[in-house]
Amino acid sequence: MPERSPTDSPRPRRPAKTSTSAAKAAPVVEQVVEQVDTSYLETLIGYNTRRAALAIIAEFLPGMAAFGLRPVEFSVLVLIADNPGITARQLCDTLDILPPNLVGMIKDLEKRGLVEKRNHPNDRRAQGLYLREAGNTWLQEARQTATELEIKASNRLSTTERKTLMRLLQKIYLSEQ
Amino acid sequence: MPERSPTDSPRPRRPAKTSTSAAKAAPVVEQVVEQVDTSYLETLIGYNTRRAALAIIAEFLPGMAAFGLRPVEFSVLVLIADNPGITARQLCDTLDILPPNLVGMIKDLEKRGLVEKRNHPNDRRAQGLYLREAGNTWLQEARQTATELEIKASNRLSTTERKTLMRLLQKIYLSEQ
DNA sequence: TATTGTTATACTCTATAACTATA
DNA sequence: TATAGTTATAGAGTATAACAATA
Repeated sequence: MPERSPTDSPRPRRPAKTSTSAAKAAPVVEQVVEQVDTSYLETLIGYNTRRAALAIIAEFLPGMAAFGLRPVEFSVLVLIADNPGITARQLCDTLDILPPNLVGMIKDLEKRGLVEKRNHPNDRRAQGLYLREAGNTWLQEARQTATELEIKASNRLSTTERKTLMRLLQKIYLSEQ
Repeated sequence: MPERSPTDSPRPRRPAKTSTSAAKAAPVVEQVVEQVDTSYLETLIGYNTRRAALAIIAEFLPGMAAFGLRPVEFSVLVLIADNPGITARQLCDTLDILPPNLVGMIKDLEKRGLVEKRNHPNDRRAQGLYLREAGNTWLQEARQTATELEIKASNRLSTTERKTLMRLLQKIYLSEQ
């Protein structure tokens, strides 16, 4: 992996004249920052998206702790509920998680009596995953709570804005095929 | 294939019996999922935001590897460049990272000749962080590359849509004070 | 030969406790 | 007493390699 550093760059550099503003350009003095300027970062989709994701997760984690579900476990349970017989492989492909990291999660959900494995009709290597009877109404409550937490985390957005936001986000991560 | 609305209750298409006799292999209980239904997850802002963030990072990582910068390091450098004299504490507050996890990063950036510490004018506990002369034009290139990668990662969005997206995301994570 | 699920393991990222020197 | 920066370390999250059973 080639690393570029300003000190070992093979190309000749322009003189390091970057003085756009006198306040920021003087390199020798000791300055105090009163208000942090984040204007550039706020022009980056990646920065904004990551910050928003962290803010929502910060709301999700304590709110869903009553169900003992973290975001990925919740997603896994929902997919199993909405897709009875889904395989581990399908879960991994859908949620972008690696098979070894799913094994422990499924084991835990089984141990909690929420999920069970059954034979796959066509493929004896695979196993179908199913939500157990007890998990159904319970997951329904969890969904309700999750949705409420989402709305709380985005309470400055109107319903229309929420839809717009999700449409635009999907344009990003669904454009990868 | 029947489409399920996210507000509908998730009903597995199986009778409410959990004990399956091996002798009577009912074909209803073992199912095959052809197409994974993610409709409920796609109604969640948290899910969409996290997936989009991962997609952009997946573009960012290899693209910025030439600069030896991962997302957080890039953000730190940008903030130091745009806020000469910023302290570690201010960086942590702004980027939501914990002080112990910043120490190693700053050390590395110093070792690479990109950043230097100077005494804080008012507070002898703190240290001001500054981009070294050589880092300026170099970081300018990095910014240019980062912006190009962003546009590439969101190439299905128009300029207007990008602005809308960022405005909506900021409404989420800036609404936390 | 390729794929599903699994184990073991390594690596990265994030979090906690405790210390020092200053305020 | 509180804060800035640091150290050490623990924990969570993510990654790779290799294997058995099956396709």
